[in-house]
Amino acid sequence: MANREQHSLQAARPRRGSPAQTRERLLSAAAVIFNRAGYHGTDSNRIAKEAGYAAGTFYKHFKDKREVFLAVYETWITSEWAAIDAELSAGRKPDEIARRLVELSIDFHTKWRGLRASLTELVLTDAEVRHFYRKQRRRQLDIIAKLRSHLGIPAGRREADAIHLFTTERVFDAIAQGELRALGLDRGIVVEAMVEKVRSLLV
Amino acid sequence: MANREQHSLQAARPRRGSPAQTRERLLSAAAVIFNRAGYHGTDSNRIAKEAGYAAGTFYKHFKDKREVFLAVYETWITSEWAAIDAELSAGRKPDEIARRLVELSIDFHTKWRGLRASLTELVLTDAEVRHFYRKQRRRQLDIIAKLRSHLGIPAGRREADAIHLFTTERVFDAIAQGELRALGLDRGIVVEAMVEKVRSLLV
Amino acid sequence: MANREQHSLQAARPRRGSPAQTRERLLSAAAVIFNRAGYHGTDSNRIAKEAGYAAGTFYKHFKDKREVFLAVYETWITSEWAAIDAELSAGRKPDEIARRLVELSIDFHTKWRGLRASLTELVLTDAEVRHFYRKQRRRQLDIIAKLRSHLGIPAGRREADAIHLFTTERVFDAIAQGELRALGLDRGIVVEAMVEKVRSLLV
Amino acid sequence: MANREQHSLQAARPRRGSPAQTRERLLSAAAVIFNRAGYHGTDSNRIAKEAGYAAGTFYKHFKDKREVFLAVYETWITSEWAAIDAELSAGRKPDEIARRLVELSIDFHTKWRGLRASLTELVLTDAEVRHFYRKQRRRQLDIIAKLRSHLGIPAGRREADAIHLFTTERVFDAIAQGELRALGLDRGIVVEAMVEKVRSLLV
DNA sequence: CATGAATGAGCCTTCATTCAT
DNA sequence: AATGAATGAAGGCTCATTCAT
Repeated sequence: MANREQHSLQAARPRRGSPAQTRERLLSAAAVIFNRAGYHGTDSNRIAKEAGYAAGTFYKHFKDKREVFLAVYETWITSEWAAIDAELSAGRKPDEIARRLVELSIDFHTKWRGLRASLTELVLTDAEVRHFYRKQRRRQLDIIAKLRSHLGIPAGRREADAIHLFTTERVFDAIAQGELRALGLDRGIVVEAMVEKVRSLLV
Repeated sequence: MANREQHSLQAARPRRGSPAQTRERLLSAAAVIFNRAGYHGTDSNRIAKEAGYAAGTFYKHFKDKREVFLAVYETWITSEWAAIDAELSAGRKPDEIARRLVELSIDFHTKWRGLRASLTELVLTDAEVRHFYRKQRRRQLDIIAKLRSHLGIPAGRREADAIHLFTTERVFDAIAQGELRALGLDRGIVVEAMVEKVRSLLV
Repeated sequence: MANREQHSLQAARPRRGSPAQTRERLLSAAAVIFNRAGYHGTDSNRIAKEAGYAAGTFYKHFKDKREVFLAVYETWITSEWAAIDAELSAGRKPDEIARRLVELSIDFHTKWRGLRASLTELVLTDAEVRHFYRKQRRRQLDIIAKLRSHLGIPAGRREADAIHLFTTERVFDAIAQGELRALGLDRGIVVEAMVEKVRSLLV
Repeated sequence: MANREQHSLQAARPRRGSPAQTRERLLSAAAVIFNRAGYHGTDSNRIAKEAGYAAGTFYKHFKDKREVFLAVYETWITSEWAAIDAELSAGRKPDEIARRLVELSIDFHTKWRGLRASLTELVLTDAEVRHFYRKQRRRQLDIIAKLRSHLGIPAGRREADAIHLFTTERVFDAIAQGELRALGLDRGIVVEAMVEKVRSLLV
């Protein structure tokens, strides 16, 4: 209802775009709202409206609310992994890589903090979300293992990797959710500690 | 549904115990349901019913659903801190203390996993829950600092303590939520690592 | 919103009546609307409103729309059987009984024509309705058999009874739905034929 | 979902047959679905899809859902009457004709049971369907009358014919809908009774 | 203090129908 | 003639909360 101007450069303004475009718009709107209001605070009609569509359109592209949630979730994970991968392949030195990975992760955790905040309850509550969540986690561990063997670093225990992931993830969440500031803690110090932690994984 | 006759024999006497007792029962019922179904999966009428009261009674003791949540939350934190305090005062050796603290924490995280799972979303979504949550966190850090000065250990940085808390908390959650098993990880190894982490804080 | 006057004689006008009363009112409203608009043309919110209640009240008394439908259905069948039973016990002569039974049945089929009209589709479509429907039909056949043995009439074949039921039922429906008039047929002649049919069952 | 490539080879040619063919396919698909799921259980988009067309195509050939229903209805009646007519013209003996007519009718009622199941509600609910329905019924009575005069049989009362129709129709429905089996009744006996009924009309 | 019937806003989802291409 | 994305009204149902008794 408010943001129509963006399309003004398009020829004849394709009111009915390609399904992929529509899906994309719905996905973006969903991401924004989920991140603002959490899963339960988000209503499916609102997603559609905010994306510029009628209520029914939503259900032409997603089976139900959970499905968008998972799709948004996947978008986030995919993009984060891609960014990490790009960073790792850029041929920088471990110190530099570690620092950039931490920054990157904090950005992602900040951008997706609302989604992440809803995730835990849904993982407990919803079998399908749980399934999906665990699958991602497994893949994450696999990737770390592969990465390490790729770097020629002796294989650490998968348990240690998991602990590493849990730690950084939780700390990044704390930063993203504003916990650090609320506690009067120095963000720089915490970030530095995380950089060190990540660096230790790379050498 | 079967034992209704007793009422008629008790005529005009307070049907059940004191208001405090009623509140207690509602709180217990709420804890159970929150932990089974999460915040959004919990129906306030059901809390009352499960506690043995009528729907309206619930709202005589709590302003709204959030208020019980916070009350239950407080119950949990209070009991956990009491248990930790008792453990610390029992005069055991650091190694033993660390191990027992970890076991204790895992028990608590397991017992309260539903509540914990909902917490993150509510902290994001609800200003009052956020406020309460942060207050607890601050107190937690204060206690650790005090504990350390009490033990004669040089004051570590508050940032390090926070990271420590985030780490153990997240790992205990993972154990409590069954993530470890789902990932095929060895619980013993993880627990041992946590014991070591806690121990290092005590010496 | 319109019919509040009826309660004016009640002391203090019990706005919240007994559950049985509420259920009764909902049931009555449902019967009226089902009979006017059919099952699919009836909306559950409307039933509540028409009965003088809010939307949610409906669902405190019935699990879902199908459940009211079945409850109304049962009300109808119960009252019809009671009426038939009363007629049979009144000690009249077979000729008189037959005539009165036919009149009675036509009245019922007229009063419940909307419900009956929806029944067939629901029996096809909805397993639970089908189950309920068949149970009633079986009872109906049992009652006829019992009645005959009671009257000392040699047991006819159950198949013949079923055909009898199907026939009269269909003809009464035709009368109730106005088919006879639409076809320009003489209602008296048809009724007479049915009276004869029923009479032949009783002697 | 697999054979998409062929389109590109056919370039600019009418993708599928003539409009009449399209209509025919839509009609067939509609018949199948109506008979499986009843009128209200049938989704107009699904009709199109099942027929191999897009949703919009449906509305190019039918004004609305009711219109297909009526078209399908007409298809059924026309084919049934044609079959009956063929049977009557085959020059068989009355006994044989009666038996074959009954079998034929049972087949039709079985094939069209979903449509028939929805009919009653629609006749009540929808003026246009009601109109169409009554027209068919009138024609049916006319045909019977004509048939009888053709056979040289003295004209029975139109009322008796109607009762005859109602009876057989209802019994055939019961057979088609599986009521007989559900009631544990012997189909053979019932069929025989109907044969006898029909035969009595022919002599 | 407790009851529990009632409320009613609101959410998720469906589906007949339209229309620009 | 066919497409199929989009529409949007509407309907079933839930649940936190109120209030008269």
